[in-house]
Amino acid sequence: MKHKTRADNGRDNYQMKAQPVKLSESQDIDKQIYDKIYRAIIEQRILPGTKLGEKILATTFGVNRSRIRRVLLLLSNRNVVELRPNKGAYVATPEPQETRHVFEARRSIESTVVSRVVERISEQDVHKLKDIIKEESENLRSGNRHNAIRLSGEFHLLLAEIAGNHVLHKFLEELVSRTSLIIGMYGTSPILDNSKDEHSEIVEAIVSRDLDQAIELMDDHLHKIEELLHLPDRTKEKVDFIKLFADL
Amino acid sequence: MKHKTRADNGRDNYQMKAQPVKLSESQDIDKQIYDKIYRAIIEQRILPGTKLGEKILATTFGVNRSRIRRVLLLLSNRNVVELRPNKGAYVATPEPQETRHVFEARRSIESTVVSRVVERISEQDVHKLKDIIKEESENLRSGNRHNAIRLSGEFHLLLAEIAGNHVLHKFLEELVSRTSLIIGMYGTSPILDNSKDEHSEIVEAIVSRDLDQAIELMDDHLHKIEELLHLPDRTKEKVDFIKLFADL
DNA sequence: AATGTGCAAATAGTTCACAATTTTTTGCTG
DNA sequence: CAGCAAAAAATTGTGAACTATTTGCACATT
Repeated sequence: MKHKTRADNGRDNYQMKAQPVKLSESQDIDKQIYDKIYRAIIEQRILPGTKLGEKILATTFGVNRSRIRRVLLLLSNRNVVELRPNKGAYVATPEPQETRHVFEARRSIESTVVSRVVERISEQDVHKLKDIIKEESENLRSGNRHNAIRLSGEFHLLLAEIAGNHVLHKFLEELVSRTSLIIGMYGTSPILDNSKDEHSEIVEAIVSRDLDQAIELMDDHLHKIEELLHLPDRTKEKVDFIKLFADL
Repeated sequence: MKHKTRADNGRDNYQMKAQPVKLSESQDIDKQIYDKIYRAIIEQRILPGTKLGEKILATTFGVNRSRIRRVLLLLSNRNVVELRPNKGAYVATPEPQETRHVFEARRSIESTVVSRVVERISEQDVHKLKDIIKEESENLRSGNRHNAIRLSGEFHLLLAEIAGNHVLHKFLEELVSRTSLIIGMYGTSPILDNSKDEHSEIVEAIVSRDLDQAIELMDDHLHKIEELLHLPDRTKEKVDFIKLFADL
């Protein structure tokens, strides 16, 4: 496979986390709450479909209900939470259909990410990647599933950070969290076990500057996860009449 | 160039706009206001940096201020609007730096989009694409810049719709709108003129099922736009010391 | 037993007044 | 009249009260 190099030269000295955007104090509180709920969801401490009542959240975080509403609105805007009008907020329950789209998008974005990473990666970056993989397998061994899930996502996000493209990083953030939800709903046990080894192989290919190999490994990795999902058989599915006749 | 075909077989019968998610009435109002502001911005009727006061917007749309706040929050979440704490909402002013990231992301996503389009495109789709291109050149000829800008974006979004991947479509929506802002700030006149011809060529390549050619044309098209931008030379820029030392 | 009805409680959604902050205006001084 | 400070006005941000909708439950009906 050939890879374009045009305009790939101008490696800017932009550092991913160089400019910590100054937040007002209240925005900061919002972000903290957002992150806590977000993490709880992607670590699968709260399962897909769970209702996120406004009042209970408001009291647990010791804030006003309107703050919670704002956070839930943003979470729904990122497809982590589903907002049903007059019913409340629920942890998103991705449709099987959605899976293909999410994974196709991931392959598209992550192959670009890998290209940039091969160009830009530093010694220090390699260490960080290996640290995550190590933590991943440790948590897996000790049976700490929550952390293992989060770390396997963070591996991919760290790659995007190394790639140095904010936009791709933000998109991937959304895709990784949706993947967590998908795995939470349709995942099978081997997914996490395989991941750590496949992550290692990807890093090796990157370190040896073998772009084609790195891209292919990443592609295979994402394909394998998708294939290991146990998507429900639509023919055996119960028909949801309400949805079916909603707009007929 | 070789192109993977694995897992590309399972063409689902999912139609992009098949399930219009039922919105409650108030969500509907929100969406209308959102779209109006959004359109005004990407059509460059409101220029980057313009303040979007809550009160004035509330009165113009005849709604409560809180509704406007909610809409502005969502617009800021999509990088169309910048929310400065205690200062208000402003039409986003993309940094030159951001440009590279946006275009790289577009190339990444749109090459995948083109792949899928080549596989899935129908007669009817071709007509729709050609219609947009025709409208594009008509509006360009008659000097209606606002419409031309919008249509040149809609060409790309229609491709993503044909590709049938919701996720990629939504991402591209954000990227197209950010591109509009970038062109609004740093654009030069030939950009729009070139676009319509390049769009035609892309469609031709797609129709003749020449994937490699189609991808290359799309890639070149996006590269050309990026190159035609007049990004300010940062070394000649005046330093804004006040901003620079604001939090040091 | 299954379905229907009405009421009460719970929850989501909206509104509005007030607090906090920024911006503009005013008035003073050298 | 430039520069500054205080006052006034305007704007954003917050929270609590109010309204609307949904849900749960008891009881009635077939």
